[in-house]
Amino acid sequence: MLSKKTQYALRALSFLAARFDQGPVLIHEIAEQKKIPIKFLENILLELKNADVLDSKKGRGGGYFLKTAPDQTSLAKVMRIVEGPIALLPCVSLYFYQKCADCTEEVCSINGVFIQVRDATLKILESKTLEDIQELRLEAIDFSI
Amino acid sequence: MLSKKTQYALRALSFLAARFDQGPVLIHEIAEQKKIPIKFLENILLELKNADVLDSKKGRGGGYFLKTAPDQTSLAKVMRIVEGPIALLPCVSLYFYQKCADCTEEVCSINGVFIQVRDATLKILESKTLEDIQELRLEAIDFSI
DNA sequence: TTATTAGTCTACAAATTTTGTAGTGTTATT
DNA sequence: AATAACACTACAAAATTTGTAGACTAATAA
Repeated sequence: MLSKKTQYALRALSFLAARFDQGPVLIHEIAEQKKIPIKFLENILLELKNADVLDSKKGRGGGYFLKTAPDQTSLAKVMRIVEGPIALLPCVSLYFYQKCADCTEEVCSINGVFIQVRDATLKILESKTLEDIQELRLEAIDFSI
Repeated sequence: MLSKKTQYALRALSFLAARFDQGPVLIHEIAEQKKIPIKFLENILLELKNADVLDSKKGRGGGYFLKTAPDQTSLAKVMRIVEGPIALLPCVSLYFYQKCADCTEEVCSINGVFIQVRDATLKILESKTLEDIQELRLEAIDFSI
């Protein structure tokens, strides 16, 4: 399961994606709208900024905003930043590889399946972007058509 | 990432699968061969027994063994027993469903992707069984052919 | 240039989960 | 009976996650 931190990050990004190109959004506003503890959210947004997903502006009129268009950031990238590895086993991770502690088998009989799971998962998460999880804003839809 | 507990469970089952139909195996032997803390392993095996994956025999000549043939137990089943949910979000889990805490969206824009990830993962884990992760025993292969 | 606004950064604390241990009980075999 | 081996409960240590505090820096506007 994804940690709360990652869930918070996805919600915040979903919100910011819907406001792309509309100027900076206050941390305060995101926290309130998405019911995320504000100080926790501060840390998360900062981490995403340091990883080049977000950008920010200080002072009056400041806030956070997507650094690039929503379709330019994959969900895989976001998850690696806030959650860490996507693979289910360390010995099968592409970005966070670690030799299995105490692996006693000469040829691992377990990792094959988890390579398949990893690839199936990545196929989706690498192709889906913030655009795909963008908050739907009903007030932005013209029902008069 | 899978917890150590789940990794231990998979290793133990991989070992027991290779010994299916050869009588009970001592906890002690599994622990030693697979380098798993024995008391921790006891708890794991017991849990798998209570979930009908394993069976056991007490007293001299006793031990643990698979309750059914290796190809009868899917990895999804094992993971649900020892790890819990396979889905990445509670609101998308089939067996451990929970309403997302503080979900503020009328229509969730996030869960769609994670339903796809869940289905792709399950397609693999439901079809793969203990037979597929069975330990390869080199000494059991006849190289003279 | 000073007051105010809003993000930055470090450190810590509380809560929860994971990992591992101890010890006693129960059942089967010899 | 004695012994072997799993069963079960409870607890403890360690690690991780979640959340908070507070001082600092940069940008804006009066």
